[in-house]
Amino acid sequence: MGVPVLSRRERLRAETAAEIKAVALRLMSEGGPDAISLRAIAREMGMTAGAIYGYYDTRDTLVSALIKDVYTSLVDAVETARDVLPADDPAGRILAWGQTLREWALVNPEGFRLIYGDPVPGYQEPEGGAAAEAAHRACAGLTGLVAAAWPQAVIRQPGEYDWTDFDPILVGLVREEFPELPPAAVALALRVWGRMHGLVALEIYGHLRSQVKDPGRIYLDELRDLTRGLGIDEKSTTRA
Amino acid sequence: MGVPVLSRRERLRAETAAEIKAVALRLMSEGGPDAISLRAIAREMGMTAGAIYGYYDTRDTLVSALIKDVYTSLVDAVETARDVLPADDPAGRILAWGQTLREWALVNPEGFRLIYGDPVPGYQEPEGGAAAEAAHRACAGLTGLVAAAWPQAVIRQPGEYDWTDFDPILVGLVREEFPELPPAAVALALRVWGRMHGLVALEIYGHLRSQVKDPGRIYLDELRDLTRGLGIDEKSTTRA
DNA sequence: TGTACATCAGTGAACGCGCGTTCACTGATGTAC
DNA sequence: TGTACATCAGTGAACGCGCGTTCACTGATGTAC
Repeated sequence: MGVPVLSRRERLRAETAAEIKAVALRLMSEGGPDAISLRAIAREMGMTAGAIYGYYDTRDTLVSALIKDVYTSLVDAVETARDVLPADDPAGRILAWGQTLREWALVNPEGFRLIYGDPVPGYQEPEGGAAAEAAHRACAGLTGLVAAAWPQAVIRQPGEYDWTDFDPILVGLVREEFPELPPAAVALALRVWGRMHGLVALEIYGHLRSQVKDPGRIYLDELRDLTRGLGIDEKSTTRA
Repeated sequence: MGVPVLSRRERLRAETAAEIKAVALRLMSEGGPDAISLRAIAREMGMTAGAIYGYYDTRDTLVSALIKDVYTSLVDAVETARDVLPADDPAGRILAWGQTLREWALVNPEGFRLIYGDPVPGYQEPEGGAAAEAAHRACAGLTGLVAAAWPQAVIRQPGEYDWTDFDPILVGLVREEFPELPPAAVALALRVWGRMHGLVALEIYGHLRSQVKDPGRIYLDELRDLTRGLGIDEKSTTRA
């Protein structure tokens, strides 16, 4: 079927474009986001800085591509972990999602910083945000987790919400998959996002470890309390 | 009493040192953390870059001083807001703390990034962390808020905790003020910190506003649910 | 009140650095006849 | 199978930039007699 037939030249081009991103990610994971410089990448690849302009119009284009890649890999990871558990184990699925988020962040701290932290020095976010698509996927995924618990959720939403309160694209994703769900469930999903993000961000940026020896236990407590608040119990498939 | 008598020279010195920090903060709030450069500060003050070395040994020394100042101003703000409400209104105090954290961050987004985000490019954290003292104060403050609710808290801690699980300095601060409190309360305080930090960080870094129109409502819902989980009710003194 | 000296804040020029980006070019790879 | 031409990936040198940091110095402010 539509498998694109690439000429030798096109194949090499695509490979080089991919290698540039790969090298950029490696440099970033070694030296922090500052290390993403066209000159450093070129040096690492044994080419000239100017040559990169054959693949990316500008440094910001490259950074946007990196953000997209990294964010996608994060969302892939948490969704995969969620899907290991059956749909009738909503607590297990939330735990898996949350734990995988933290584990991914610990393995890819610079990636986490790239997505959620200060943009690379001098980086200007393009329109719509390089991360918008992946972020919508993540929110929709969390909404799905909340949906499974919605009928019995204790923590519900004090506030009133309307579909127009949310981004249309996100609303589209959610309503397509969960037609019955009220808008307040999306608000709750964002709160769940906040709970996971908060402790992980504090840990990655070094603010938790100076207060507590094992931030992972605090985080696990938080996830457990979350499933409690959602009124769902864990099945036997627990993760320590 | 111990009012230090400064000579004219010493007074001018202290004023200049303070002005350097003030200018640095203003530049940062206008142009992001990258804008903190000795040359830019000197330019702004009508002096030479080299002159700053008469006041700070190195750029990192200056940045550390800034982090300390900014973090202290944040903790001052939330503590002041908390103390407006009486001790017998623990829910109001938590709401005040949380709301003030968010409001401070919205007014000082670059300050928030400086404290919690990526360090300024090239910045190396000194031993103990420039922010350690303020962070301990913040944690101790949150523990105080949790302490007021501890007896009736629903969300307690699933896990077992020991005093040795936490930083000794933090433990000292807490046990001095709340001798009765078990170590698990500190773990809960850290979770509370995470809940507040999560949504505020997502909002400041622009991840929430692309999903929801009014992140403040989500945040307020989260704070309200927090007081519910702590088993404390709001008195009449609510803040919208 | 006046002079001689010490202190010290700030100057200005220089150092070496790495950066993003541009551009005329070379030389290998691919295509058409 | 061989030749003539087009494509195009990558070169290397240059541009102008702002940065942190050093250092010999100037000139005003303060101090001691």
